[in-house]
Amino acid sequence: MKLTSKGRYAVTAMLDVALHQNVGPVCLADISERQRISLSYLEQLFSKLRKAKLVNSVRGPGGGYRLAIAAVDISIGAVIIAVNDSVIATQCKGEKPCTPSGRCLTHSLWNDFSKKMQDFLDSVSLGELMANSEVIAISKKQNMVQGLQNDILHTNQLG
Amino acid sequence: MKLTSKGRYAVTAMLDVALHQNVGPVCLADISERQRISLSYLEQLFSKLRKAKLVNSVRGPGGGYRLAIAAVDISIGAVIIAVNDSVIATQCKGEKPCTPSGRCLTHSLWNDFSKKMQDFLDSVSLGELMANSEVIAISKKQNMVQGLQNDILHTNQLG
DNA sequence: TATATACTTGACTAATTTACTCGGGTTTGA
DNA sequence: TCAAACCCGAGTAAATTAGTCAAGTATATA
Ligand code: FES
Ligand code: FES
Repeated sequence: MKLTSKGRYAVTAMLDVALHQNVGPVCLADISERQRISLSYLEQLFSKLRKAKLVNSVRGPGGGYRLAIAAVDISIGAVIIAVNDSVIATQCKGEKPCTPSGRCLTHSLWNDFSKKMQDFLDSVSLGELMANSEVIAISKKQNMVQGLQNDILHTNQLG
Repeated sequence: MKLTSKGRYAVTAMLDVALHQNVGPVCLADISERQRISLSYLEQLFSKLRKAKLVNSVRGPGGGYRLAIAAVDISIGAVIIAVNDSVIATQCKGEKPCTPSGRCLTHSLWNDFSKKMQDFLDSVSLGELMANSEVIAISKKQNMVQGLQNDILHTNQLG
């Protein structure tokens, strides 16, 4: 299976949208700043998330992204699949068996394993994550940091 | 997490040893032929498996590898960790948090996920795999193919 | 003891995948 | 009209994985 930074970034970014969309569309620049993910990279990820109909975009100034459906209806698994295509751990990936004489010894093992992983990822929703106390605490902290940075920026601009 | 060919090969090879060690040590050349894994690569893998005390080696002609402990006591997880170091899915890998301000929003999610995966992999032993009907069938087939190939080789040598 | 078998080791390279950048768009609110 | 934001695809750099190679050592057996 592949669970890489790409999938992790996507989940983090989606969670950030979920946590901030109550005050309007969330723009990538803000996510980039709060979550320390490159803006260009976010663009790439959200392009896929939008095609997967997990977010809607609002163009123009004041625009950004909103979740396309309720946070409790978006599973982590769906987010990862949107950016990663698949989570299957067999070598043959459901295509032709990986040895000419047929399935390899461990095909069914990896198949079971893939299912378990998928089940877990499908069982956790963005909504649940939002309600997690650690997530709430970290998010608050991030908002404070961002607020401070904006203040400093503002002061500098005035000065 | 990383579940790549390396780990899959290692499990397949260990299973091959488990299935054939009843007639003496299993040499890498045979595993290579049966499982279609490069001999040099197997050497690399078994070097790690030996260091992890999952197999014992017997040098010299007629030598090869044996499981160091009973097949039912060797978990798939142990095999994968032996060749892959870890299966942890967090970005920080238990070291310093991945953002300067502390844990990222999704740290605990990936942590839970890693645990689940590890639990699954630890819950399956080589012994159980050996008893799996599909594995038995595939193994029989592989033995037949190998037998045939050896016959052809032998005939050629005589002729 | 000669020889072939088979493990042992470490360095090296090729291939693949991942992560990320860049340079141009287009849309739209103020 | 301007600037904020999304949109898109090509291209590249970095990292990881997979696999090779060469030069060993140990040992059973003839
Ligand atoms: S993993 Fe499916 S045949 Fe090998
Ligand atoms: S994954 Fe552990 S802090 Fe981000």
